[in-house]
Amino acid sequence: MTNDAALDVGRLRLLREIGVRGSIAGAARALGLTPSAVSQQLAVLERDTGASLVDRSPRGVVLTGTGRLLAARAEEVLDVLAAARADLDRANGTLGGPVRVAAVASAALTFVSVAALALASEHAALDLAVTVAEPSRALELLLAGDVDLAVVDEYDYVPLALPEHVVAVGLHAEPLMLVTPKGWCGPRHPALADLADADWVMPPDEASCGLAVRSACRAAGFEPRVRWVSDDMLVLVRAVAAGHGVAVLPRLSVADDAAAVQLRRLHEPELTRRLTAVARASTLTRPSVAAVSAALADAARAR
Amino acid sequence: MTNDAALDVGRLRLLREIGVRGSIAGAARALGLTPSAVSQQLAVLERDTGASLVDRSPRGVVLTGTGRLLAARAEEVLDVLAAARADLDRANGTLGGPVRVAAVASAALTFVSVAALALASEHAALDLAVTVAEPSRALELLLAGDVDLAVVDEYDYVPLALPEHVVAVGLHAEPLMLVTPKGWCGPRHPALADLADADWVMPPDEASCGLAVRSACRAAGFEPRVRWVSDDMLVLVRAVAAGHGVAVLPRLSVADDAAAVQLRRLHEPELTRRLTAVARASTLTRPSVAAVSAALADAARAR
DNA sequence: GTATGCAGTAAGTTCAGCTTATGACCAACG
DNA sequence: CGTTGGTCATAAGCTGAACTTACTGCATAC
Repeated sequence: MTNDAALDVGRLRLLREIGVRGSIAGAARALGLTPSAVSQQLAVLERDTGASLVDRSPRGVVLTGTGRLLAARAEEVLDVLAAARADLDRANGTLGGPVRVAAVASAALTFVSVAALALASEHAALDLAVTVAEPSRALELLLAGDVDLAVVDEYDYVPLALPEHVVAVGLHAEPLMLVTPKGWCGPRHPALADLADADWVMPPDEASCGLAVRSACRAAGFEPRVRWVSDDMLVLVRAVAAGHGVAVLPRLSVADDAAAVQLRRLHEPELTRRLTAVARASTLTRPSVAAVSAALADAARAR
Repeated sequence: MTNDAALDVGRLRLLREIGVRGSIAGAARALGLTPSAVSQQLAVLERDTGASLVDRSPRGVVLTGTGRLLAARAEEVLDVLAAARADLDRANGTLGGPVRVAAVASAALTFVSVAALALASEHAALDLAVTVAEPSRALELLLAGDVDLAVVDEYDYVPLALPEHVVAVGLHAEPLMLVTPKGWCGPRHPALADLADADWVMPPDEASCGLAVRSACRAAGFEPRVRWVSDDMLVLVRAVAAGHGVAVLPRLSVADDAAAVQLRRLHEPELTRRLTAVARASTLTRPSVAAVSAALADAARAR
């Protein structure tokens, strides 16, 4: 009769996830449970609280006012629990727990990989997972709580829009390189304007890199003749190697295939890509996350 | 291998209780568990956290530094959970959950009783429990979290020392009355000095009331000749009725036995007793506790 | 129409956390 | 000195909460 049953944190976490995902099935996927389990636990929570917490609609569910209220409290509770875990990590000096990183491919394959291997060998309890994702997707994952850190890039001409409540740490600034087939003749210090008549290999406009290079070409007074488009940098480099044209790409993106092509630093203009680690402000207080962030910065600087 | 197991709130509550009680057995009593269960859960928590949280000594246990750290976080978590429960109560307008009150006997038997019956009939989900306790004991219970509200009294000459982090609400101020056997002759408006030669019935000095009356007598220029001592007000009134002497007692303490004795308001000096409800600041945010506090104030005012 | 997404219900299974029982240890006391 | 009463820890068994795998109902999409 009395409702002295304390609110269960597992169920609160579940409610929060339902709120974020907008559906019971989505929450179930995020939590690694079956929708059935989520539905049952939600029913228990509604019985416990004596209020209806979600509005059922044919297309998923939405939190009611009370549901949102409770979900906000859930967020608080989870934050404190995370802070407690952080205290413990600090106290006994061991880093532990899961840290999930989303990174753009070129970063993931270079310094993120290096940092991850170093951290894993140093802290056995640290459990690192890397997801390769484009910046926009990486930020989505960050906000949904699916990852703790996002390594994103930003180009000239294409400002990066950061959401609220996140903290950004600059990792690395690198020049965009002119990538040409081996044996390509041309100035040792090429300018973009020299390439007005070349065939181009380029990322699509949807990718920041593609948009940045295309904008730079226009600013240099020509529209590039694009022969080959792919959002996969590895594919682009091979396309250049095969002679389909030239490309302008961030140095890290070419790192592993540098031998197959010719690289020259582009002058006039000097285009750069900035790599940034982004975390939710609350997450960054976790020592393990902070340590990973620091390790990423170290590894990037060593480049 | 990985310690991704989230900290369990049940275990955190347990740790907090161990910290407050200073022993596993004490925590077990407070939580309604066997010491065995507490010991096991504590072991699990220490395994989860990878740190030793208590120092075992033959005479109970004390929290280590890390233990205190974690216990403080536990307090935070429990506060947020309580706030969430409060939100829910506010949202659906129903008061519920347990509210435990400690009160001095005279208050418990009069307005606390009235308020409790009224509240219970009005809010079925509200689950009220009253413990009769002296002020010092009541405040102990309050700080240990065994009760949510303490109704304590304060006399002239005997200031009440309130601990930190508590909030006091004045409930009632009442005069101390001269209690005499029926048929006792004396001034209609008696002064304390008139009673210098009387036989006295009095609470012990350990009780605030006894100390206050004795101090008042000395201030009036005499040392009372005490014939009968008890810390039980009901006993004192009967002792007066039986003719063992006169007494000066708070009006509420005599309420139920007024017919057996003669009551006159004491003038010169006018001694008063102040009744106060005390709650921990964090607890008072619970709507059910606030409602009980308000109901106590109402019932006291109706006196 | 069939197919595919959703949420909810029923029944079976597993495992965390409880109890009881027991042992080891220490302090106070006759 | 043993006894008694307190502490905490460990072992073994039991119960129930919370999961899974079904399967149903119901919308929308093709």
